[in-house]
Amino acid sequence: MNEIQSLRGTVDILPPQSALWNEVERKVREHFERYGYENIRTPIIEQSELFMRSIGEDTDIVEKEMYTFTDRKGRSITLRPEGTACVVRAAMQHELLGQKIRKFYYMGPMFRYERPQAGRQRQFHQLGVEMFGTYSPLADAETISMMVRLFEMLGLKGVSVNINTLGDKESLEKYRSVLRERARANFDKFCPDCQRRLERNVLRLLDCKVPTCQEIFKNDLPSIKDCLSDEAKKHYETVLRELDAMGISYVEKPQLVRGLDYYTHTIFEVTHNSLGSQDALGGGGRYNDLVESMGGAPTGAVGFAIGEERLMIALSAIRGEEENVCSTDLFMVSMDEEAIGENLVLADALRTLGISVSLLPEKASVKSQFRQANASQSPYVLIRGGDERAKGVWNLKDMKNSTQKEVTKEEILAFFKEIKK
RNA sequence: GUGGAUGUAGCUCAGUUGGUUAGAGCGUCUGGUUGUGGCCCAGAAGGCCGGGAGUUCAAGUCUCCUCAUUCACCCCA
Repeated sequence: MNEIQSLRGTVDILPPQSALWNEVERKVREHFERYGYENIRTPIIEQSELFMRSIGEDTDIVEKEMYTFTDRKGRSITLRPEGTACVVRAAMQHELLGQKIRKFYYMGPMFRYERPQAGRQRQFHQLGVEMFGTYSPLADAETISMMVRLFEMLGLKGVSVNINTLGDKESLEKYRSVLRERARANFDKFCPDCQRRLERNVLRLLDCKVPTCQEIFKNDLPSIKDCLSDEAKKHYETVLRELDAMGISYVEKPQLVRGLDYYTHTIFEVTHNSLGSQDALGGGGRYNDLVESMGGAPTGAVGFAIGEERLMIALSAIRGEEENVCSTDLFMVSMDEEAIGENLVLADALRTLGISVSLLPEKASVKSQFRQANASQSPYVLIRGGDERAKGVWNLKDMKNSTQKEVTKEEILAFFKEIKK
């Protein structure tokens, strides 16, 4: 066993798993770009203050989950725990938010100091999007549909969409105080967690899993809907109507809340049943006040993030592991020392044509070379040795039918050029 | 941060009431007569039994600590 190992809650993504990651990321990029989103890449480290101000000082993320350290000049630096705050910061810094609607997507590692668990790591990866410059409920609907279609495009079945609204800032503040007031009356009946939540983050009462708490919520506590302004109500209804029109099924969850403070109006979450207790594949919503609270002009915005590890778990559950092996087009066998150099020259020419070629740069037995060719799943093998050198040819073996014939260099190049098409 | 389960070969796991030199399957490597893969056969490599302390004549096995993995809570993606 190695003395130095990866840190707790971090993992190495190895072949053949990494091939699945590449494939998913490629498809996701194409998907986002189909909706007019542009890639943005922000630093992994930021000033700590960015997250404290955007995510909220009272959230668990900021309170106890951030990787924060001071650098050599004594500045407080934090490894990003999520992407939205970073994108907002970058967009504001470079004056990208003006009259026009701007849409960005990102993918990369995020960091939160938590106890690892199924679908939860300290370094994890997110695929995220952010749209700035509109308050339209149709943008919410488009964003949700983009997320749902992404899972469909990847062949992932069995996802469910949960949706709720928090209303605008005024609706939400009103709801919070009403909720707190009514909950205090029932204080003794709540579980200890909820008693703590009541003062810290009263919305969290709603999604408590303890049955007795849910009972109280159902019977004695007001719903957010009772506090929505007419405008907020209309916004939400328009989102739902548009989703219906697109044929996207969803479940309204009045008790759905999110752990980041910046959300307003529509919030949503996609879950999958293969994930165990951390069943959220991704989530997001509208955050109309964030840009302004960070010192920018009022800017409507909506976005989501998908947990890449969880996506992989869900995808692996529905497809076989074996599909991920990476194969080469051609394997080259060298019978003697001289042939290695000759093969390398030919391989070089073939690779220029876009053919993937494997060969061993050291002398090895023919048997072991063929064993390796087999393992690499190459459909063809080229053999070079004394016999071939005398005739100025290579032997081309079709591994599937075990047939073999002598071919010249020109024929080889032509043959693989044809295959490439 | 809290609670439960689990740490033996690269992987999946055996290992008796503590008792000689720690095992299997898969994988890897090398062979099975001149230069041909898969299947088959033979052989080899590969282990500080997670780490440390203790009990004992004797610890993979018992006790404690620690680290890690894992599941759940919390929270979130």
